[in-house]
Amino acid sequence: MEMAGRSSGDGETGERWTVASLARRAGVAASTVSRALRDDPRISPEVRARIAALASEVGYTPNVLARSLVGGRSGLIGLVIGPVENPLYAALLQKAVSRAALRGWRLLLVHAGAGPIEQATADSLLQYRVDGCLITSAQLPSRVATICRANGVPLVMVNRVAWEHGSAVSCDNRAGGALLADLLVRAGHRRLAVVRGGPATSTSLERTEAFAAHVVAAGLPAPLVLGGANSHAMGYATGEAVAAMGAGERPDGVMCASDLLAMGVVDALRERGLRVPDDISVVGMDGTEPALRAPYYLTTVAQPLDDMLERAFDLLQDRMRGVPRADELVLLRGELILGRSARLPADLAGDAFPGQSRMDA
Amino acid sequence: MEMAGRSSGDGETGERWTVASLARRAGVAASTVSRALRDDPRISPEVRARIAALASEVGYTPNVLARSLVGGRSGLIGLVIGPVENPLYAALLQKAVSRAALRGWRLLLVHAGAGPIEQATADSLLQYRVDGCLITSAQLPSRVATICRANGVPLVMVNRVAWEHGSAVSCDNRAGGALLADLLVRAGHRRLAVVRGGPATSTSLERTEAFAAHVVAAGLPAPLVLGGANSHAMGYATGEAVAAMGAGERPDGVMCASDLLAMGVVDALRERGLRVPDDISVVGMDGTEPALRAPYYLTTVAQPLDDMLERAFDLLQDRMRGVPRADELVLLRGELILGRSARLPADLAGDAFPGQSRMDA
DNA sequence: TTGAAAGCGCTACCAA
DNA sequence: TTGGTAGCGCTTTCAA
Repeated sequence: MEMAGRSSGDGETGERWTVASLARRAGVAASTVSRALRDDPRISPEVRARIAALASEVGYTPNVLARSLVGGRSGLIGLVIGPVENPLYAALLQKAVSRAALRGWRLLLVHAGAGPIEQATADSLLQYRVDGCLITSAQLPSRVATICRANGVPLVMVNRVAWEHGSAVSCDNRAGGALLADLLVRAGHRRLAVVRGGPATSTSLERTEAFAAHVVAAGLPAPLVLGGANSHAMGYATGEAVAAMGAGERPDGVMCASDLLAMGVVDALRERGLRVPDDISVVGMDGTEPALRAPYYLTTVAQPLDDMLERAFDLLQDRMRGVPRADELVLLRGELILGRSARLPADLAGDAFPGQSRMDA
Repeated sequence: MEMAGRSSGDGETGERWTVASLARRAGVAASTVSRALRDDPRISPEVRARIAALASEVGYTPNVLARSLVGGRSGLIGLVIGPVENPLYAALLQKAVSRAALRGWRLLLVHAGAGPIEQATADSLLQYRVDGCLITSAQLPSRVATICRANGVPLVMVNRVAWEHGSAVSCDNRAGGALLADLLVRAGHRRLAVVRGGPATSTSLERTEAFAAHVVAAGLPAPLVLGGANSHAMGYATGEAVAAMGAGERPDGVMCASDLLAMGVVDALRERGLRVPDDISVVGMDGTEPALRAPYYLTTVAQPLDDMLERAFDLLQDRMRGVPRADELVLLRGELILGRSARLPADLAGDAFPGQSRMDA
C-alpha cells in the first residue's frame, strides 16, 4: 500500500521501486531516470520534472549499495571510538555524526570501547568498502590503522598522534601541559604532582611530560609522578594516596592527564576532608562537560573538539578524492578554562568567580 | 605490493581482488570461488583449500556491498542513539556495538544526540538498505520510526515504549518507581517529591507516575512535582529550589526520573549545605556508572542493559528473517541498588555500607 | 536530449 | 562436484 495501487508492468507491488521500474512506468529508459534523478543538465526540464514527481510520489529511494558498486565509493566512514564512558569520547561521537552528515557521509561504527578490536570487526572496514576511517582513541597501537594502510584507506586519528602512519589531529597537549604548569607555578604552588593516564597513550605522555618539564624549568623540584591509567577509579585511588601523605610531603598542586582523573582525585580528596582548592589545587585537561559543572568546576584546558573534527574531516576528504598526500599532523591549541579547582595567580584571581571564565591558551 | 607481484591475466596490480580475478588465477569458475569461500559443502576439499589459500595469500576481502545487492540483506543495523552525554546512552552504545558484532551485524550510526533527526539522515536508512533499526532514545515521536514502518524495516526501541508501532524493550519503569517509593516510605519519609525528565519521554512519565501512585496508596500526600527535563542542569536547578524551601515544607525524600537528574539534585543540595541523606534522601533511576561512585553513591534502580539489548536483538533477528510477527513490548525488571544517598528502612540498614549492595528488584 | 548495452562484484540457478 | 549464465540496481560509455 506504500507502492502504487496497480501492479501493471511497472510498480511491482510490495517491492521497492528501482530505476528500472520507474523507467518503465515513465515510459523512458533507465539511464534517463538515473540522470534525471541526479539533476544531469542534459535531461530536458520537462522529463526531469516528470520523473522527479513520479519518484517522490512513489517514495523512491536510491539503493546506495548498488550505486557504490559501480561508483566505487560507499559514502561510509569507518569510526573507531574510545571508551565512551569517558565524556570526551561521547562528545566526539556526537559531533562526528552530525559533522559527517553535513558532508553526506555516514558513519559505520566499527568499534567502541577500550578493548582491542577483533579481526572480524576490523575486516568490516574492507568488506563495506569504507571511503575513509576515523579513529578516536588514545590507545597507540591499532589493528585498524594497519589495515587501512595496507589497503589504501585514508585514515585520520583524532586525539592521538599517528603511531606509524596515518594523519592525525590533536590538541597541542604539550602547550596545554605547559600552560597549566605556568598557572600553578605562578599561583605559588611549590610541591607538584602529575597523575598520568595510560602508559601507551600519547595524550597522557605529552601532557604530563610538558607539565613536568615546565615545572622544572621554573626552578621547582620535579613533580611527583602518580596514576597510570585513565579512569575515575585511578584518579580516586591517587587522591586517596595523596590525602594519606603527611602535610609536609603532600603536593599542594596536582595536574591530571585528563578531566576524568581529576574528578576522581577531587572526589577522593574531598571525601578525606581536604578542601579543593584551599588545601590543594587540582587541574585537569580535556574540558569535558561534567568536569565543568558542580561539584567540580574544574580548572582545565578544553580541547577544541569542533575544530579538531572539522580539520580531521578535511584531511580525510582530501585523501578520499584520490589526491596522493603525505600524512599530516595537525595540532590545535586548547583553551584554558579557569574554574574553581585551583588557586589562581594574583593577576587572574578576579576572573575565577562565580562561574568559569575562559581565556585563549 | 600488497597484491601479487606479477600482473598477468589475473592479479590486476593495485586493484582489489575479486571473485573473478581469483577464479582466473585459480583456473576455476567464479561460482566455484564464491562457493568455496563460503564453505559450500559441494566443493571438493582440495579445491576449497586451494582457493582459501589463494584468497588469504593475496588478502582477498569480499565486497559486502555487491553481496548485499544480490542477497538482499546488507548486514547493517541502523542505530539512533540518544544524547550520549547521558552515561546511559554511552553505555548502551558501547554494548550495542559489541553485541551486534557477535551476530555479524554492523551498526550504521544514523543519529546521536537530543536534536531532531534530519530528513537526509533518516533517508540513509533506506538508501543503505539496513536490515533493521535500533532506536535508543527516550524521545517519543520519531521520524525514523515512521520511515521504518512505511518500508517494512524491522524496528526495535530500547529504553522507550513504542509510540505507534515497532517493538520495544524497556526496563519496567513502573515497577522501579514503585520499588523506590516503597523504599522511601518504609524508611519513614513523609514529604516526598518527584523530579521529572522530559515531558515527552515515556520513561520519565512511567517512573514518576508509578512512584506517586505508590506514595499515595501508602497514605501519604501526593509528591510535589518538580523538574521537567532530563539534564544535570535541571536537576541542579531543582535541588536549588528544594534547598530554598522552608524546613517545614521541604521534602525529606526526592525521587528523580534519572540518575542524571539525581546527581544534579545532590550537587545543588550539598552546595547549599544540606546533607544527603541525613537531611534529605535522593534516589535516581538508571544505574549509570558515574552515579554509583563517589561522590554520589546513589540509591537507584539499575537498568539491565545487557539483557535489554540481547532481547532487542532477538526481536530484530526474528523479524529480519522475514517471519511476520506482531510488535512486542518486553519489560525487564531493574535491580535495586542500595547506595548511600537515601535513608534506609530499618530492616535494610545493614546492607548499605560501606559500598553499594544489590538486591533483586 | 534520449536510449541501448555493458558492467561494477557477487550469488543463484540450471546444466553438465 | 563444477561451470556457465543471468541478474541484483545502478551508472556510464557509446550511439542515435
